[in-house]
Amino acid sequence: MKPVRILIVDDHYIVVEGIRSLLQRVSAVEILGAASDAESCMRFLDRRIPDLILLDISLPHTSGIDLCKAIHEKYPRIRILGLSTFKEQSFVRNMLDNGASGYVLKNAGIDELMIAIQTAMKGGKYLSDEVAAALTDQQIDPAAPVITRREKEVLNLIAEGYTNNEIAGRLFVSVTTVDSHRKNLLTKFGAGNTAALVKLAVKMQII
Amino acid sequence: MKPVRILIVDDHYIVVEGIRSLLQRVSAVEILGAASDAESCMRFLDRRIPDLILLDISLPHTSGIDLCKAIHEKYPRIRILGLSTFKEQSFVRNMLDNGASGYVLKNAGIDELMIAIQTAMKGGKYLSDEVAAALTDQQIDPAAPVITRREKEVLNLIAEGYTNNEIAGRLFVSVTTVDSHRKNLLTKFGAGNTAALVKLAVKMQII
DNA sequence: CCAAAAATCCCCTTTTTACAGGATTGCCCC
DNA sequence: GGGGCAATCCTGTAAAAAGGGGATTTTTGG
Repeated sequence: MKPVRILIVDDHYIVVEGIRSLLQRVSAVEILGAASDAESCMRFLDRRIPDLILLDISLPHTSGIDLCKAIHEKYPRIRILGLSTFKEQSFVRNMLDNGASGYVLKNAGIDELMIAIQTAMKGGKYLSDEVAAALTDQQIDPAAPVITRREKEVLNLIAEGYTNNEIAGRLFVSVTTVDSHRKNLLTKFGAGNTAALVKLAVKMQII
Repeated sequence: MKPVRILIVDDHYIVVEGIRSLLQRVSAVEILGAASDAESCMRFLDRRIPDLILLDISLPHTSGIDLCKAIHEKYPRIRILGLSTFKEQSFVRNMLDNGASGYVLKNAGIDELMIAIQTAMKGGKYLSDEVAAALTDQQIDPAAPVITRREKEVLNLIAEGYTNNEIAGRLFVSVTTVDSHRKNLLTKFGAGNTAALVKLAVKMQII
């Protein structure tokens, strides 16, 4: 069986070295090289096509998510494994939506990494346990309440400093409607007033 | 010359492997081991004392900053080098304030890492160029206004959801005083109302 | 198709903020 | 020793938001 040829894309030298040293011992894979940003990655691909790319989500300039999309469009046959320290749901979602074959956390060991690579090469999708848990768990912050689309819209406008009146104008609804949403938000967040509501919402990433 | 004995504290396996593989080739250092969180780090220190600890700032449970403080208090002779992907000023400041001898980004190469280690062992402080630049830049957000101690106090209480009345009670001042501070805050932040004020303040790290 | 959830609307009262003006004290630095 | 700033206090009006009730209509998911 031919080894899986891999390109590493990560701007953290130490991480690249870590992966390299881990995978070096495994005969089933061959490291073709490493790129530190989107541009050098694309330039690399002009010359050599790996079977799989280990792609960090947080890159300078272009984000890993955008790069993932670009690679997937131009080279649909290359498998892409997301790689990061974050288990944020939104990133995972974005990566998967943009053609990634999985998502591995940087605290993964060699075993997990190999399973992820093999799963991806077979056409499957691999997610680290914690990542999968975060995905099904829905909420990142367990304290974060479930709010509706409309409520989120209103919440954003409130945080922007608009009054109920102005929000009503923007959303083409009555002031009382906006007021209802606002009251629901206060209840859902357990906030006593707008200030506390906004603070919680910002802290919980929602805004 | 005796090699510098090093403990690595990082919850990302890949990063640990990366550092290990980088430093393995250098005879001037000896890796004693690695810990993945604050607890196992402290347990390690109960038995063996390294000369220097490479400490990730983002750890599970206890943050690297708190751990840094704890180590420095209990073992003041151990040098500590902060390690992270973030160049945020506040973290750097916190690390240095808590006894760290420097701060290295994870995209550092072997050369930089060795210089940092040697500088730290000689009693100096090493900062990555980017980190130093961020530090001298002073303001993270140039738009962040200068607010007084009292204003900050009031701002925090506002964000906690206290009304002017309640704040006045807590600070043992009149309601009108609190109202003045609030008005000044609104002006300084260029916010039209409390909601916008709180959002800006949270986003600008002030809260 | 039907029930639950979401979105919409309404009334009324009280409390809190926003806005527009000041004014006074104390303290630090040049 | 005087200017500047921070912190304190004031009066008054107008505008929002909070609190506590409902009620109706769309959506949407099973």
